[in-house]
Amino acid sequence: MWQQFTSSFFNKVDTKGRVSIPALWRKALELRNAEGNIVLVPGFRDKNCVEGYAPDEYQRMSAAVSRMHPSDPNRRKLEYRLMGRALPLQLDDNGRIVLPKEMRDRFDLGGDVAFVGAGESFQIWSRARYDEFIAPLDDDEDFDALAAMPWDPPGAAP
Amino acid sequence: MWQQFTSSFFNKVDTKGRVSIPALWRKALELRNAEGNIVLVPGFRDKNCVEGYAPDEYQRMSAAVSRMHPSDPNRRKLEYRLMGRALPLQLDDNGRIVLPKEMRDRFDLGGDVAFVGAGESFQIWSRARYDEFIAPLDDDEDFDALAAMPWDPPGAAP
DNA sequence: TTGATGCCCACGGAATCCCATGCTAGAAAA
DNA sequence: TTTTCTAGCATGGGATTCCGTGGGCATCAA
Repeated sequence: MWQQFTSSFFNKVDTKGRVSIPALWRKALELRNAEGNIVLVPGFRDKNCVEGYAPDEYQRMSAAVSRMHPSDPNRRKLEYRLMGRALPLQLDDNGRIVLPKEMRDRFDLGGDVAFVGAGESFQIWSRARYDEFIAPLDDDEDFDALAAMPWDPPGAAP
Repeated sequence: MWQQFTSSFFNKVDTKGRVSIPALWRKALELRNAEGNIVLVPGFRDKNCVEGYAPDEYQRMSAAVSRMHPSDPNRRKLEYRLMGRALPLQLDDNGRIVLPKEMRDRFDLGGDVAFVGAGESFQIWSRARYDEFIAPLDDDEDFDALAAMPWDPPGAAP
């Protein structure tokens, strides 16, 4: 559970494109891989933000793609979007990464950015865009997605 | 994972036909084979670009072809396209390779080219052709390929 | 000669490393 | 309770290394 990415953080990107990865998540990353490795994938599942994965989770996904038959046209598409854009990075000894310039431009990641936990992955948003995005979700909506949640009653077998 | 070819890079082919292999991938190649060997196959899976493989991966593929029955007509075709056109190269000590002239002409590989990671392999495109090719994939609204991805829930057996 | 190929060195800009500085929260002391 | 101290964290700046790129020579073939 502490291996998961939870909570939200708002950090700053400096002029060189550096940002601190939230300390809580650095601990999560350490539990998953000793070296401070991390994989960023821009706009994979959500096209308005950059997604971050621990190496093991990224490998799970890319392995799934690699299992598809080479002639499958969907494999090709997934390769371009997942492998073709994935950026393996490692934290410096201050716990920071540098966001490449193209990524900063495309997702408006200068100044304030939001780190949003999503369990097995996390997202990096432009602060402004995130606020805009999250407001309607917070405002009353009769959250019917809850009904779609798979439900194992407490105490059931793992 | 550091053995994989991820991300994209845009380098220049000079007047002699030389290009730098992205430094990140040189490290991946070193992890797979000590000497800086690499195999280029023009238009194998995708006819608009040159594909690059680490020697071990290339051998995996050619071994698969060799296992086909000699009378299988597809075997002959695969032999022509995979073995018959493969070009084993090795990096110079600046990390560059020389693209043969026929390849440059056929795939328009002069000036700006794109190196696109595809996990076990990578592709070399003319920059212009790649931009043209990738745009519609980016604009693809609800990325249906994602639905086609095989999915093992986290925690499932490897 | 002409042109292709391989090898070496040189340069500029960008990425990376290393050290410094506030800030804050929580512990320790009064 | 209030005050002080301290350790961890986010952030900034300077210095250094790395990497992509271009050019110069030799060597060899046509």
